[in-house]
Amino acid sequence: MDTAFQLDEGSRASFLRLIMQSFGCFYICLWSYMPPPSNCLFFLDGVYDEENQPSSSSGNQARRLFDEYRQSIFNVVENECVPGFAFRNSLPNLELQEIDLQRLASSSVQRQFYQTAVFMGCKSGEIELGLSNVPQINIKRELMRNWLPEAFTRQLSPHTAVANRPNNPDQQNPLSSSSSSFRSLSTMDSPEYSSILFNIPTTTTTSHINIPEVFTQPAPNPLQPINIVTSLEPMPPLNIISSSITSPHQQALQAFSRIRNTQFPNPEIEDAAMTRAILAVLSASPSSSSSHQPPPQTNVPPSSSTAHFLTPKTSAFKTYNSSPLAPRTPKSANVRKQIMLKRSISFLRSLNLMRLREGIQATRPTSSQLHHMISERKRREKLNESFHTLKSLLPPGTKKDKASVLTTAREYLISLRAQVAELSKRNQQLEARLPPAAKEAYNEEAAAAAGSSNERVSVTLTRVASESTPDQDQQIFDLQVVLRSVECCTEDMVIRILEFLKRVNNVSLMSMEANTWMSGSDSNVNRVILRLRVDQGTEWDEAAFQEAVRRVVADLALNNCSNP
Amino acid sequence: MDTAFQLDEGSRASFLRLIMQSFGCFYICLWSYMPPPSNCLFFLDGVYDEENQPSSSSGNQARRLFDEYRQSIFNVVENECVPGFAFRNSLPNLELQEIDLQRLASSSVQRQFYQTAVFMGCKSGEIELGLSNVPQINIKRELMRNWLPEAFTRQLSPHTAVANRPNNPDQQNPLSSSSSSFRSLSTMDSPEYSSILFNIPTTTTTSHINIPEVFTQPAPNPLQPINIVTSLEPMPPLNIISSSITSPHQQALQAFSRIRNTQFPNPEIEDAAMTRAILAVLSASPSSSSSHQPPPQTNVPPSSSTAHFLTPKTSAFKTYNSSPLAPRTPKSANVRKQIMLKRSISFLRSLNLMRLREGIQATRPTSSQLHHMISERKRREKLNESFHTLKSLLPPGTKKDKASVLTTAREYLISLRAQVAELSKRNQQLEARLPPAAKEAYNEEAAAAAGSSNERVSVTLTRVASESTPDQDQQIFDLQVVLRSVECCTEDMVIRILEFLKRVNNVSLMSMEANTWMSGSDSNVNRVILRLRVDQGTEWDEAAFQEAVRRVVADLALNNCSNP
DNA sequence: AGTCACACGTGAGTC
DNA sequence: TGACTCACGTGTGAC
Repeated sequence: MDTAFQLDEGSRASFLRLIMQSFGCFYICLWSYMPPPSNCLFFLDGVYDEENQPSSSSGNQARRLFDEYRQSIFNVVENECVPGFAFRNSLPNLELQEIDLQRLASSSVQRQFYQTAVFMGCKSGEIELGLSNVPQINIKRELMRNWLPEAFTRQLSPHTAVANRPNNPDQQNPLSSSSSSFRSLSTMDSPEYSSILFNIPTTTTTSHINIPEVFTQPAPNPLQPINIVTSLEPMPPLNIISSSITSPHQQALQAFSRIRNTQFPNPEIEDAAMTRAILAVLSASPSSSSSHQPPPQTNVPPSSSTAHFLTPKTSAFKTYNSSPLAPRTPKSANVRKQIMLKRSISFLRSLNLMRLREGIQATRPTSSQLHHMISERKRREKLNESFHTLKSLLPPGTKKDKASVLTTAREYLISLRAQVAELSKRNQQLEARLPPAAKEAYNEEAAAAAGSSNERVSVTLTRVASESTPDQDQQIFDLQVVLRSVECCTEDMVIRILEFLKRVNNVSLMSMEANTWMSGSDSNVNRVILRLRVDQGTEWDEAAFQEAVRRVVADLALNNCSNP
Repeated sequence: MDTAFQLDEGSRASFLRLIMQSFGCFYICLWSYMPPPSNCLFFLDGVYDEENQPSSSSGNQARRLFDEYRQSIFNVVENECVPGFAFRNSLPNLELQEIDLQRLASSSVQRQFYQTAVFMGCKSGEIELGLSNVPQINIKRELMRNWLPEAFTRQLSPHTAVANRPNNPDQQNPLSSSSSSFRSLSTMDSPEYSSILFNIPTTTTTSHINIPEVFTQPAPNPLQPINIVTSLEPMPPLNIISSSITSPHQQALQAFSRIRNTQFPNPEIEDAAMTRAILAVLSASPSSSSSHQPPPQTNVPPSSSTAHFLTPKTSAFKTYNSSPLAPRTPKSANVRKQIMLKRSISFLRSLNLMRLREGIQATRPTSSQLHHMISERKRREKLNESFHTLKSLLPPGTKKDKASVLTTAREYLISLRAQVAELSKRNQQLEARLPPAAKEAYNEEAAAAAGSSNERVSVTLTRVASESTPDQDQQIFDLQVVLRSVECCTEDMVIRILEFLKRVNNVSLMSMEANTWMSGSDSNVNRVILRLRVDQGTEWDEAAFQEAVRRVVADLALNNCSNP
């Protein structure tokens, strides 16, 4: 872990961010050890995840505490304090829960700030990973962000993957721009795909804390005066472990073979063991994948992703392959180890490529999932639009709640229909007694209103003067329905109307009459007059009621009496 | 990768499944090399993901092809064929796209079966990973399944994490049961939490192909007569690389320091470099995390997750720490390496623990997320209920589409309001010219006729003198039905009678009237008079007709208007 | 803290 | 096969 302290600022920032994303912690502190006479830990570097906070309200508070915390300096002489405990006792991985942290904290800032922390002591100092106590921290997004890094626009050849690429300063990855979360996209509409950019799994808005330049120099390691080799000259990988008894790869094999006879009855243990096995395989490669050195010309296989075909006859493998029983000369052992090394490197590289491929496949959802996504977004937008327009029609004061919109729309609709019914009935009643010339005028007017007109359905609703029921919440209506030029029988019409009336809650039938007569050539006219008592506890919409009846009868005429 | 060939069947199955899940491939084949005179590759083992198919329709077909493919035997002598190319040329990672696979295939089954494959050649044979060309393969689920393994119910101490645990056969993971997806939960309501079980992310139904027992033995490696060490005796980790110039950890440091001065202008390269760095750190541990050997008593720190405090004064670290400038004696170097080793191991273990922790946090949604889930479900259910009730109020024939419901509700509301406006206007106009008229001797005469009878149902059928229709085969009847002392509403009675009349063939309704009035205490009287035209072509039994009507009405009265 | 409401992306079904 | 709809689980903000 000391390497983290040796990196330059940019690399360390990236490294810390990667670590943070990998472990899901929301802050990292690099406490660097300053040798005597200071003999203390100071904040070398760190990252702080502002997004991944337990609660957004206290985010600023926590951030302020962190800023205060990171400016602290901790004496290493004190044995029982954090940070410093892991460093002093050389504990490479010390995880402390809140209760222990409270005990070991030396300042009130720490006590307010600490939740759960992992202290990794090393020679250069101590690395502190801050974990949140709140379990519903955004683990999933962390996972996705962790394992779905930026999309690779090109495939890595082994050379380019290992060597340092020249800078492409203008090639900015759009995904790396941090964006704040937003609630709705409905406001921004015109460019369809532009809004997508805001919704790609956002990288965390990690605020990298810059410290003064003098501190960015690698801190001298008090415990290890031998400096880290930073030369760029290549180091032959064959000599690394040439005189060791077993190569790391063989060790991996042995580690594997040690567990090969074990059955794993439990999925948990099985997975754990398999993870260990994978890690054993991984660890068989002694970090040569990061080597600067260009690979040997004839021995390193080409990139697997592009399927280059190296001339196989001249490879070392070919020679080895043709003499399987060759004695284990040092050269052969070297070649063997080199082969293993290459394989390990290649495995690592393939692992990397796989992950990158997965990342590509997940972040680039093939533009079909992207279409799906934006169409779904459009659909939601449309639906919300409809909701809003519907709510705008509702009486004011209704909650903009979606369910409330629906229910009040329902009630309002019912009330409107009741109003319609009431109004039309009252109309009819008024019309009925307007001329004292008896029923003739009644029918005439009805016929004139609807009969002579070419529409086949006429519904009139008139209110009856309710001297018999003087209470205000009950009123009497006459509903007249005329249906002409249809071979529909009267029974169906009456049944439909009555069934509709049953569905209307606050309307009850007092009396009715119906008749049928021939009119003209072959069309008969059905007329029904119903006297209704309307309970006006809720508002009663005559027009709505009349329209509903009209629809019922029209639907009946349209269906042509096809109901059983 | 040869280790995969050395595992026993159960471990290998788990290993292959893990590999498959990690890489998102949908099949894996282990092609084992059989030494001369056979000199060929045969199918040692493999897994095939039946779920993760590009299209479910062709899944069986692909599975059949795979079954045929895996029974093939491939000669290694041929240079340009797959599988075998990677093995022969010792290519540790050869990825071939479909076009190359088609060229290198030697059988038609392969040509039909191949999509994209990665061939990893090793001494024991070749490992083939089948990747799908279809990019919308379920990467996300693979990811989740990969990094969220079964929940660990207990924390791992360093000893238990390394050693093989005894079996717990009854500890089955409930999540491992596959379940088919379903569309709606609204139909199953009563046990709230029971339905949750059906919605847990399903594990893939990976079918492990069993092969005959004789094949499960590790194939002899023709290229490496020195067998893999399978002894269980511990190997002191300190001696592994004791005589090498640089330890793997130092190599990692060097690798790190080689890239420490490089700026990463591009996030892609940055991430790649950081991943390499992480892997370099990882690879610094020579696979000792899988070691059987119990750790040294005083040197290995305890598990980090439970924050045990080892007595730090007696640790080797303490000694080293107190003498920072100690000369680098061999013992000191050993200690240093041991320290590094321990740190690396601990780092690995912490990585493991982190992943497990993440897995726990994600698979156990803390029962708060569960509450959230079901409350959200309830909310959706309620909202859909409101949608349905709103649609039921809308004129029939509207689409049950959600957006259509909203829009037609809007239109209907608008039309209803227009009707209300129009009707009220007309009403005002009518009320302006209202004469003080009064009448309504509407139903006085009817009360006397049947009101005195004490039976609840009275049906009378009287023939009307048919001077208007003098033909013999049509006669006119008046059917009067009186239903009293029942809270049944008139609508139901009329509906029943009319539906009955519709069922009678030779009777058609000419006209009718109905009314209801109060009689006595709380029983109301419903009276219906229907004028019927009876076609007497067939025999017409007045008494039977009357009795049938009576039964219909009596049945209605008995059912007490319980029909909807 | 806890409840509620909403939007999001995604898998699946339907036409 | 593609366009469309829906339900689901989840993240997140507001009260």
